[in-house]
Amino acid sequence: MAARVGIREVAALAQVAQGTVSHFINHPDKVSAEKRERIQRAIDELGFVRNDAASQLRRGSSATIAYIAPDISNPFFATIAEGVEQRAAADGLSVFLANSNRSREREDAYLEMFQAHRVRGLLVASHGPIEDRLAHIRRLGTPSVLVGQRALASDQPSVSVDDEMGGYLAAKHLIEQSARRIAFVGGPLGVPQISDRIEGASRAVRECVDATLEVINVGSRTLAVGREVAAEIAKRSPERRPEAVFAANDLLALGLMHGLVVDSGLRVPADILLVGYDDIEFAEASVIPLTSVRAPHEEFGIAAVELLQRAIANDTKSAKQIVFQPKLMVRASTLA
Amino acid sequence: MAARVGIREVAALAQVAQGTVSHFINHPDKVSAEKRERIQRAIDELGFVRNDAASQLRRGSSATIAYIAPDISNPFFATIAEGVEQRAAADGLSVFLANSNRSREREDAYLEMFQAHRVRGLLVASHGPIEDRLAHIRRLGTPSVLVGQRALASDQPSVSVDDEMGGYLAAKHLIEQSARRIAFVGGPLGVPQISDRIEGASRAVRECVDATLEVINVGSRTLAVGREVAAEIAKRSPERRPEAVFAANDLLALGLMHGLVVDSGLRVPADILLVGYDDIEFAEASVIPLTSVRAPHEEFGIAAVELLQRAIANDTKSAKQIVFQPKLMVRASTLA
DNA sequence: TTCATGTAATGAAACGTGTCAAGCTGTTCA
DNA sequence: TGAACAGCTTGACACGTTTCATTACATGAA
Repeated sequence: MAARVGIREVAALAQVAQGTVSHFINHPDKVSAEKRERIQRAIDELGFVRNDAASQLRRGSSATIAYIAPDISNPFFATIAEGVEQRAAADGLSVFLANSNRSREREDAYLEMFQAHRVRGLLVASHGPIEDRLAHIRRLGTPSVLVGQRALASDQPSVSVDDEMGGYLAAKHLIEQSARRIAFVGGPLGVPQISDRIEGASRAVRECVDATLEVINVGSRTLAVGREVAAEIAKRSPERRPEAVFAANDLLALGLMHGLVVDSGLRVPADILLVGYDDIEFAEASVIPLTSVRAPHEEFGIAAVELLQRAIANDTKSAKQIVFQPKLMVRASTLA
Repeated sequence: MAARVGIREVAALAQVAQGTVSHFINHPDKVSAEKRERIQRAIDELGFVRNDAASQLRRGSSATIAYIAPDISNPFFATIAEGVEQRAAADGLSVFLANSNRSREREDAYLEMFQAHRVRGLLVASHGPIEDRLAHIRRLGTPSVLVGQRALASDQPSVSVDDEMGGYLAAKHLIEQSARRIAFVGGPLGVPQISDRIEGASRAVRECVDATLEVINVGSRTLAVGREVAAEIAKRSPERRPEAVFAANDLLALGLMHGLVVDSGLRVPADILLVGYDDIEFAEASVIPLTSVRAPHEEFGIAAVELLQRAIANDTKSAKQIVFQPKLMVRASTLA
């Protein structure tokens, strides 16, 4: 391992002052061609890599933002991350991805860590209430954008989808396909994204006299859980079995589909209609293409970064809450 | 926004020396209970958050590692990431996730950035040749573990799957299911992971006199590409159409399945057998469960972190290359 | 020639923390 | 009683970079 080499060593070898080397790194055009060459050669020879810690310490800020996702193995968050990265790169910002794995502890640890890193701003996708912590962090100087749920506080920027409308569209569609006994599968109920979807679905159900909505509460929204719920549903007698299932996200929905069709021999859509949420790529790619409520993906990430930029520039005022309108992608899983 | 507050301000408010505050943060047991309380109160009151840049600058290293993935929206890499995070957290390390998006430029940028960050070590999953760059970086003091492809250099640690064996198992199985015209869909051919799989498949095919292997080369391994290739295959006359397709990963395979079954009305497995690779969760969860070559997921990430720890500790010597043996998960897509 | 102007290069100061040798206080042992 | 010692505490310094006021030098105008 080479002895640690800094700007000083480079300067010595190139026979210039350290200030000049710094200039070379940050404003190459301010340095004469001759010294540029000498310095470059010295850097190559010594294998110099600038020390970010020192650099940041001096400048005070860090040209990076962070994106904290609750579950990186859900493709929905992964595609948002791609939008974020792409948009941030255009502004010369680097992105730290973090996966809180639905653990509040991990989430807190990351928030703290990124604050300590003096990150320019935070993008936080979270279940559960987090606005208070974000407000606190903002007061200490780090702005943030809440991703995926609409902020309640007027000075907290957020990018979200109109989940009430999403829920309404899904249930409305099921009713139009003549389903009456409808089940919503999702949870925990405390998560705003979930309760909004239920709210919207309820509204659609109320508009139809003989439609009913059963809520099947689950602890997490994964393929495996969907499969378990499917087994439970399949066990019921046909007259107690829902005619249609609206799942809180596509992972649940695809798990349900697998459970119903493969494990229990029911037919989708012939026996049960099925709607998902998020419209991840796997929804359309399923052998029985899944009807799903489409939230924008990349644009979501892009909008979040742009909002964060505004928050960084404006410091405090004029927070904006963007709410995307969802769109129902109708596919085979609900076309009886 | 609060004026910037450092250890000094905290010390002043708590009426102690800055050195004591530093001790409080790093070795709380070395500080008397009374001052601990005073300092804690001052920290809360001022909203002090330690400046990581200064801290790192002083200590010289950074309690973080980085994991660079080629494509975070492929669930395979996402689940590896989870294993990595989990294992690293157990050692008190934080993980920076980065998504190179299959772009060599982005990959280079991240490598440079993490070096500048004085990260403890790098986990790099990459297509294409990268060992030279890693060797260079290692010489400058940052160890790394190559993830997903076996290192050629004996001093480069790596964690990989025996892809030749994986390819062999897949093709062998197809032949045992009486397929003879077999197609491999994947690419680019320059990627070692891909060529190894082809190599293994070829070996299996050579063991059977009348079996043939056609290689359908594609630029990237996504759902969309799989669907396109399916359309092309479906257009062929039945006697020119492969009886079985071995896809280089599950994304391709699921795209193929969708294209064959949904777009073109062929039946899997009745008309065409289909095998994937990686065994992501969606493979089993498919309505037609996908036979797939299973590489370990979380354990993969865990092993990578452990190897990296050794590399960090031992500095240079005794690099180890771990090669996992793949396992064929036989499911409906190949059971005619 | 002198003066004004502009461009390159310089070197010292400062960023906020961790470390370390030294200091202080009170206790124990000979 | 004095010395040795332990446990906290202190304050100065170093980490490697950026910044900025200055200097050095060249060019063109008066």
